[in-house]
Amino acid sequence: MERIIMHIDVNNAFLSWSAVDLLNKGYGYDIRDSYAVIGGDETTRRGIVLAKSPLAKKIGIQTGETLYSARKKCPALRIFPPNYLWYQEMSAKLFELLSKYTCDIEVFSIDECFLDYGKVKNLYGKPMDFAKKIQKEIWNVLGFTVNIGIANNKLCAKMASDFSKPNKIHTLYESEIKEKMFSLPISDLFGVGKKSAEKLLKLGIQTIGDLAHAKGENLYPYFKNQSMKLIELANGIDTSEVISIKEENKGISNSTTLEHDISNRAEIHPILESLTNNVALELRRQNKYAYVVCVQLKDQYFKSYSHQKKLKNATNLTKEILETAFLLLNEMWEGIPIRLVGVRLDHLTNQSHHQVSLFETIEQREHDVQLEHTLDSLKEKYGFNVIDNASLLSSKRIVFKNAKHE
DNA sequence: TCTGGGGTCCTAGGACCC
DNA sequence: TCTGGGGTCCTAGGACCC
Repeated sequence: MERIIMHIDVNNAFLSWSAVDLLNKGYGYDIRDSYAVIGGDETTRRGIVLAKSPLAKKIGIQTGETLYSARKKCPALRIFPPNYLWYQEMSAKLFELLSKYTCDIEVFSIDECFLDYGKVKNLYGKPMDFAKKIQKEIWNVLGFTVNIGIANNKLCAKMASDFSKPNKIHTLYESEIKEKMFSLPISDLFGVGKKSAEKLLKLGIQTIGDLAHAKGENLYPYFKNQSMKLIELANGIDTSEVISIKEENKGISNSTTLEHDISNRAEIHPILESLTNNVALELRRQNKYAYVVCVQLKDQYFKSYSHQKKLKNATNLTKEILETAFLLLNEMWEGIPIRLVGVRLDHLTNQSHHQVSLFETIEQREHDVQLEHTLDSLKEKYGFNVIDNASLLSSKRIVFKNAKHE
């Protein structure tokens, strides 16, 4: 059976979805037709462009750049705040709509998915006709446009959906790779970021076609074992399957950029505690245990640091995670001003094989487990902020969002 | 009031074992 | 009696993605 994969990608997702939200609420015009962006809060140092309208894109505004810089390019720029809960709703509706046609859907991010069309082709006919149909249906039912890429594998489907926007359908079948992909700049290739693009340019590789024809031995000194993978990507080779069952999370993390740089322990402790509470709670929600605790910092110069520790026994206890987090913070931080703190749990498992150590009794541990269980139930029942450790109550309450972003 | 947050994967070096 | 080499685990950092 011929493989036919579709990649469906919401155009300017956050901006489109906010546009729909605003129109629903009676906002006078469609922000998709104006110079507009979705941007973070500058007063809390989150002032970057999260999504842009086609007009904003046209004058050179890019996702990820500072609002400060975007405003310089367009003084009349309208900036709207993100609404993550709404985005999640719209995202769920999109995937729900697509699920009517097949269950072979791989959710790739909040606004993208792959669909294994080859398996249902007999039911719905020519790929292009089907793509047009769902594109129209998404517009009619949900009110936003999508790009659709059609190809023989996921990589090419993804590349195709990116060709020209918005509201377009492109094919990139095997027979079209040379013609449609080889002339594109190397930075357009999925998997080639800024750093790799720079290295490749220095090697005289400017287009995807250049990379497709490159010799592994010439790349090896610069890309090591990734060399062959890069050449495969450039040739549009990808054998990965559409995986519809959501894979288990490999880790859980929560980080926050501080409103101002912090250089003393008293200020950092409650923040680390709050982040730890969040990740530990999420861990228990997922009925998991973590072996590895990792603390991340970013300093005023944007340099990142991280220290991690593998525990003897996987844990889901806030108390144990917090102790480790403090240990890690102390060993890596000497008080230089930092702008970001994060906690990450890694190497998750479904079981705890806890060995009680010499220094604790079974009773102590069971008491801890029971206590945290009770606290969790109270939080579920009365809301997230009801219970907290005393140290947090004395400091400013920090509320962290757990939303995924575009 | 210039630079988010949540992820995955890879690499390289050191420790340790045989 | 002057230092191999393969394997595995752990850690820190980096690249890339949305």
